[in-house]
Amino acid sequence: MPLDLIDSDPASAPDRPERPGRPGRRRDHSRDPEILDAAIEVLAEEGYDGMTMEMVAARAKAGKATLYRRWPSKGELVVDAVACMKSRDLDLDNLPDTGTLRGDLVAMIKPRTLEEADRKMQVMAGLMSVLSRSPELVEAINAAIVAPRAEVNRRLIERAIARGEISADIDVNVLALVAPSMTAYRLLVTQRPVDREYLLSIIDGIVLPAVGLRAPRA
Amino acid sequence: MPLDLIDSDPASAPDRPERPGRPGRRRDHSRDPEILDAAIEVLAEEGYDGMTMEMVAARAKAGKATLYRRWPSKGELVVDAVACMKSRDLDLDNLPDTGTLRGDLVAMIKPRTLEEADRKMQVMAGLMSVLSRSPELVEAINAAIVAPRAEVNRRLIERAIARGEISADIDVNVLALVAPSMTAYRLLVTQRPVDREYLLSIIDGIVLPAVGLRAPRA
DNA sequence: GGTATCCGAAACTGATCAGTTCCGTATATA
DNA sequence: TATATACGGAACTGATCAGTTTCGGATACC
Repeated sequence: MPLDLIDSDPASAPDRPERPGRPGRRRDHSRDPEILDAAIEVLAEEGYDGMTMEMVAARAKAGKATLYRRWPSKGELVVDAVACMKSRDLDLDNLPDTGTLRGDLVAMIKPRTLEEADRKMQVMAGLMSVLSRSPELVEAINAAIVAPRAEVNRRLIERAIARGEISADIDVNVLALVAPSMTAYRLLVTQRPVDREYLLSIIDGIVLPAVGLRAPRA
Repeated sequence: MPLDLIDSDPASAPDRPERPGRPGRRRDHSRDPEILDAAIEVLAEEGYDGMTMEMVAARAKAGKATLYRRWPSKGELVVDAVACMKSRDLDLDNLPDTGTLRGDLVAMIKPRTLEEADRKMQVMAGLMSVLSRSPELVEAINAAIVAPRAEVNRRLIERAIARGEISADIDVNVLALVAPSMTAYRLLVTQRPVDREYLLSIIDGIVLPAVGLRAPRA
């Protein structure tokens, strides 16, 4: 089970420039996105150990040699793929603002978001057994999957505090993790779906009561 | 990545009889516990794919052939090992009874319990990528790891309701999952330790406020 | 058109590992 | 003491897969 994700080059940015011209010139990295997307797909379906470089190449309609021309090993391709999985479903600069904490939290429940969360959790599950051996993977996952979701909740809660809706005497850091933790647990551990109903039961059964608010009468 | 945990025999009980006499007689299964324990250890350290039958055999000071005399495949050995990992740290018939919900919850925080939970989460992480392909593994994990912990919380909460400490108008099923979910998330996803302090912040920051109780002034 | 470059495909190497077979030995019963 | 059984160890097979090499074809530039 070799992993050697040493990746000793701290200057390697996870962000890649968009394709400059249309076709290739010099070092052409224009096909990187397709390959990284393919890697994420295979990762979600098969897990790290089940993923083979041939699967990724086939899915991206590329040759295996092409993968190795860009990434020195399977491990580094995976780290890169995860790092480039940045949230397209969450936009921190464009959060809902309904005037109430419950309204904001409920407004975050969108099919698109649920779907993205599910996909990310699949990827996470596939990488779980490898995490303890790869700090850079932990970091990549944290930045791409974990942190954004907690940050959304933190902002919504802080806004509710700022407008005086809820007490400032609240452990925001822990509270912001309730929903992400419980959805991850449900998806990963108990293998049951996270749907609107489950999220509402977390919001109305835990989060709102914990800050002294009540759900509207049904 | 073959798994074929078909295990089509529904009569195979996960409980094995204790060694009947001291040494072997006829079918001698007296070494099964050592082998299963070894499997759990390797599983926790290496994960399902990283675990080899040779590792398990070596750890149990057994021959690889001996493993295959007892279990038809790696997959079935693992299911059996998980099923036999029954909680020795949690005793549902002997729960703390301090008179308050907070007292009971805090009394559950014991070094022995924390350690066991950590070990079980390591095993869980190692099996995560395989879960989606093995319903019997999901079932075994659920019975051995997931259900007992939620059941403890459920009983403590229901007792608090029965004695009138908290309102009966509470979503017990969801509330009982808060602590297990958040500890699993912290251990598995963010790779940070679950210590007494973190558990107290869950109890005092989420669970108690959610049922309308306050933590004692520090 | 000529040339240089990157591409995908495919064959190849070496290592690892699930599962099998065989063998010499230890032990318990009789 | 003789016999039967299960043991641990070691050698073996077959499949899979990371990573490498080669090659013929496409495309961009001059």
